[in-house]
Amino acid sequence: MSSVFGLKMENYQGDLNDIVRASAAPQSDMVSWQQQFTSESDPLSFSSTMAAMEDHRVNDFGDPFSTMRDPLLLRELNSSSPSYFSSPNSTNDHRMINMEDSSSFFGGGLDDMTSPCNIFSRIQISHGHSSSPRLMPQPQPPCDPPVMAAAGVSPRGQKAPAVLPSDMLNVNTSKSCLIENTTASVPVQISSPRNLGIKRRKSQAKKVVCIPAPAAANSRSSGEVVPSDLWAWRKYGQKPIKGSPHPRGYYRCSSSKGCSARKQVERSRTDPNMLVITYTSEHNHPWPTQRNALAGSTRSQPSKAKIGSPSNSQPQNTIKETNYNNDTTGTSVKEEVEIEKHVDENQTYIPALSESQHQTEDFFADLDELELETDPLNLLFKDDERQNENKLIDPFAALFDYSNNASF
DNA sequence: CGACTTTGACCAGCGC
DNA sequence: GCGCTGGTCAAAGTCG
Repeated sequence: MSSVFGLKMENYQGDLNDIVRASAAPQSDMVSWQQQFTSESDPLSFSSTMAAMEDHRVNDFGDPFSTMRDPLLLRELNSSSPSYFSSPNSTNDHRMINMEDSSSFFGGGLDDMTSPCNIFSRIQISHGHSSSPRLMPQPQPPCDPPVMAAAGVSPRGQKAPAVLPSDMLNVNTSKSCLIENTTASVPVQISSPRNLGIKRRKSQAKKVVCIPAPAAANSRSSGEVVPSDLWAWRKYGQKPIKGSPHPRGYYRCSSSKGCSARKQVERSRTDPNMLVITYTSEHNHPWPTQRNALAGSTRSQPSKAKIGSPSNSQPQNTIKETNYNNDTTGTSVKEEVEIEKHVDENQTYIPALSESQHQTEDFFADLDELELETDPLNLLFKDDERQNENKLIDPFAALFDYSNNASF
């Protein structure tokens, strides 16, 4: 058994759409979100995260990210504060994951950098400018329709393939929290004519993260606030996307004026329970302090009944997203983060949610106590003085690097 | 008052 | 060239 947690930062010039289109062919493998954040050796608790997500689910299309924690960040946070999100015995006791396909999924490209117990060992990062970019997974066989069906993924979406980028994390979070491996993936070497489009933000890094749509955790009714990361995001637009019943929300970083960091949040066309987050551009400022990050992001739930609004973004609980890239040099490299996981269908069981959201708040309190001066990641990885500059700046990179140097 | 969301309008790229 | 589409802008309204 080998967990597959793939994060790919691929040098490409496409956008999310391109990614999706590129993946139109084969359905990507459905992977376990849970597993993404829980490795066998990682007791970390995915549970609390899932709890938040579950809560979110109350709001069908509410902006999950305004209240949910960034999975990647979570991972990081967990790394630094293993106990925070974790509930003792949490995942390990409940998880049932079969990762048989991992090898094929990555075409062996990751094996050399992995360790059995380290989910990060499966993380794959490819920088176009990297001297030794990791190879993408080789083309995978088409998904198995039956499996797909079993996974609750509609076969539709041919025109607008609801398929997530093959190398993106595909998670099917059914009510029962069963996650299935639905297909093989095709290496997504995003390449689209649109890449050249000016408005397509070429030359901007892009990172795509697919995660299970959080339940309306912080459902307005609950008014709960679940910080997701230290970044503050402000919604500046929403558009219905052709071929998708779900609108796409546009967010920009509000942690710092002038920050060009943006992200798009939309639900997977194939699986409404899946959320696709596309990060574009980069933060041009240091990781905000806890309080700064929370500033303007802790609005209590609006009294106005936006509940149920398809696009109701969740202003309050502003998203705290992962600082995925702090490169301010304007890299011309587009990146996409892909999280991949393979699990055997019906083999993954998401543990009962155990942690309350207040825990999250505690978490930030903890962070504060930790006196994170700027970038928590620096703290997380401060031990590794050898990290290259980029990694220090880029949580993902740092994270990955860290993963390779630590066992969970 | 500041920060936020909402939402229609505008603009630019792309395909036909 | 036109229409479609996606990304962004900005006014209006909400909230603390």
